[in-house]
Amino acid sequence: MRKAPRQARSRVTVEAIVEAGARILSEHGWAEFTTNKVAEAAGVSVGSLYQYFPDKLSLIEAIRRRHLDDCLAIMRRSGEGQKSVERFVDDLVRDMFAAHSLNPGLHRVLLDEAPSFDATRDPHSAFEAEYIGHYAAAVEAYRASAEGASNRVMAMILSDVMDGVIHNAARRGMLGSVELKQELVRLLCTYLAASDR
Amino acid sequence: MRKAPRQARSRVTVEAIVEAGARILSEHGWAEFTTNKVAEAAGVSVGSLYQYFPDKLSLIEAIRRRHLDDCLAIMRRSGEGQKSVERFVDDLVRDMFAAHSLNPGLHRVLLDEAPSFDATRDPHSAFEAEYIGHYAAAVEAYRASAEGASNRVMAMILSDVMDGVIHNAARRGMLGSVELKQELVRLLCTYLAASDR
Amino acid sequence: MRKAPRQARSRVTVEAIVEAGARILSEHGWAEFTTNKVAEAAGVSVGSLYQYFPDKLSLIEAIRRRHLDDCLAIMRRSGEGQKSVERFVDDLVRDMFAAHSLNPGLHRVLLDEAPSFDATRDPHSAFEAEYIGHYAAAVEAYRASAEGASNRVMAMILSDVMDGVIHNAARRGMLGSVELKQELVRLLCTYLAASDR
Amino acid sequence: MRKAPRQARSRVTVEAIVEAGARILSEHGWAEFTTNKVAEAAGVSVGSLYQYFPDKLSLIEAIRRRHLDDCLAIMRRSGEGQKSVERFVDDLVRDMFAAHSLNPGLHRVLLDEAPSFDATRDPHSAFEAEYIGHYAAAVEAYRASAEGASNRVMAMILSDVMDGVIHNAARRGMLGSVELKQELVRLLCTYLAASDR
DNA sequence: AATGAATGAGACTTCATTCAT
DNA sequence: CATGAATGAAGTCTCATTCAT
Repeated sequence: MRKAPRQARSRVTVEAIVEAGARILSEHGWAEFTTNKVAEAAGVSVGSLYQYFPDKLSLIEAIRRRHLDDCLAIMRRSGEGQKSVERFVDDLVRDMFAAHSLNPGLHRVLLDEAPSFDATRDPHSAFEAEYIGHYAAAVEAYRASAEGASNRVMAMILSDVMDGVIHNAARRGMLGSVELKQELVRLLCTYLAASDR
Repeated sequence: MRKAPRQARSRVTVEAIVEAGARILSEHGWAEFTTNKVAEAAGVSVGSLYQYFPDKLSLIEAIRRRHLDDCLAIMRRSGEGQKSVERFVDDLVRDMFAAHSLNPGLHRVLLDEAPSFDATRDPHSAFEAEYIGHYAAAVEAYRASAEGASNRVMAMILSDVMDGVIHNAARRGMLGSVELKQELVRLLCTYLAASDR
Repeated sequence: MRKAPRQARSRVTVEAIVEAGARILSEHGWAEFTTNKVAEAAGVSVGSLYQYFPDKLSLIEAIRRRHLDDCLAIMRRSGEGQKSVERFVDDLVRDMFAAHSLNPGLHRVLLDEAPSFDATRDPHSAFEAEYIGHYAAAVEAYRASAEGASNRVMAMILSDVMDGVIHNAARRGMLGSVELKQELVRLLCTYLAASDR
Repeated sequence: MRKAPRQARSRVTVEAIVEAGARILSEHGWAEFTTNKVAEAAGVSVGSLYQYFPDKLSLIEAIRRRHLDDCLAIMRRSGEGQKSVERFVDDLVRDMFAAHSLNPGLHRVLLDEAPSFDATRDPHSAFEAEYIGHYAAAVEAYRASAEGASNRVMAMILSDVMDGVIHNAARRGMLGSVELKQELVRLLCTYLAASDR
């Protein structure tokens, strides 16, 4: 961001812009995400938008950061406390599906369509590291067998499975399907708890 | 396509255009996929591109169709013959990783970034139906337990898992990782072969 | 128009664009009427043109509307007051020739060359109706004989005669010819005042 | 034309091209009149079109020349023989309306839309000269009064009146209206026969 | 001669960004 | 600080014309 908002009024403006941007991205996709439209939707002038964001990219980054922070919060919460595998997986799936049900399109657009200068999407970004880290911790805590790959690779697989199922469920309008969620839970539990064969 | 190429020369041109388009899409993403750049990369003029494709969208469709046909061919081949679960899963993972190793970014861009007029991305498209159908046949053949979801939902999950893992492996440059592939194989076998608990 | 100009500055811009468009149309015809050339002639950028006119067609409509409004104003004025036939016809011919002398080619281009979305050129448009209406009122007031066609058909003929003579006079560069104007007056008076034969 | 067609086959080809061009111009207007479409409609390749016409303009000129020759033929015929004013005017109006009823759009497009390098539309062209000449001869033969303008100006007015009424009748779909034709005849007779007042 | 594939200048239009008010 | 008018590079697409086969 070009300028940190000092006054309360500015903070409200910035918030309105980010909010409007997220809504447009979610509802109309990357193609309609133009600085002029975002400004109009936020009820401010383009000039004001450029007061706080030096260019379009920095605005996406702000929106992306906010969204990914929400996702990380879910991950953090899911790892808290002592739970059984079943309980852990069940909570995680429920919360992730819920998080993506709010703005089904946003996640996909942010991760796949929107370009990115900084390395949020970089495999070595802080976000990715923490994200995979949470899964790795769960693997550490719950894996039943020494067989198979390293904790880190298992964590990646888990992350990718979650991502793939949610992503495609959103595409099919199946984010609300109980059967799908239950089956995903079963898959994850089976995988984590698999004893040696 | 606007016009079927009659002479040998034009068939070469069309092929060059589709090929160049796929390469740009894969290496530089949707943002750089401009009709002028594709034409230049193909070594022809924009005019030639528009001789065969009425607009930009129809060019993507052609590229997409070619890629998805390749994927379907793999699926079809993988289901042939009598194999053990392990053999089936192993072949499938190997072929799918191989198919995506040629143009690692193409799949993602085609499925997520590039807009689409026709319904290739529609959950009810013929492509999706056949694709899921192949997985459903495998489930039918190999599932070890009656527990869990319907064949159709299991097929979706399998498809989404494969998609998610490959998609993210491409992003991380890990399409060549043997450990990852082995672990994916283990996950899929475990899932399919899971006996009642 | 896409956007109503709020500030004084923008009203000037819009005016300059319409003015430049009319001049190009009149002097160089439809073929040279490109958005870039109009913008340049108006001393603004293409972007500004598209800020106020959603597309090329809407710009022509604006130019057309302005021109036709001028014509209608002349018709309205000519019908006012109590005059002799001679006086009425004389005034009308003088004013019409004068109106077309500013941009001699404009009328022709607008009516014949330039495409039209809305129905300005529709035989049943409001413009046509009012235009013919004025002539019909004049026929009503001045026709000397019951012989001949209905008032409405006479009005059409009068309108077409005026149109044809001015159109071709513009083409021949004869809009200033006194002899031509006098002769047209004579024709119209003779026609209106013709007693039974 | 680039090349005079020597063989019979060539003459047929040229004729087909001119014919197809006239049809497209009449039915679809100037905007659809592209060399590729004309060639296709004529059943030949673009290359063949350019064999006989060096460029697009020369093709229009050929079409225009053919159409104007038809018009002149009507004028010539109408002036033949000894007739009363009424008979002369009646024949002329009938034939002119008939000539324009075949391809109502062609005349307008050729005279107003289509650009022209050579001076067919030039006020001093041979066509214009002969055209006005025919009217001047009629004025010479039939004018009843010395009052009014020169024969030449009267001829212009007559020509313009005919042009204006037919042009607008075509636009209104009234080329078949008997009332309109009768009224035009009445106007022209009145004008020519007007005795001193 | 004929064919039709290929060319590329140029037209229309969008949108990120700047700057006078 | 805010506004919104203005800018212009860049993208999509068309079509007159050429030329290898």
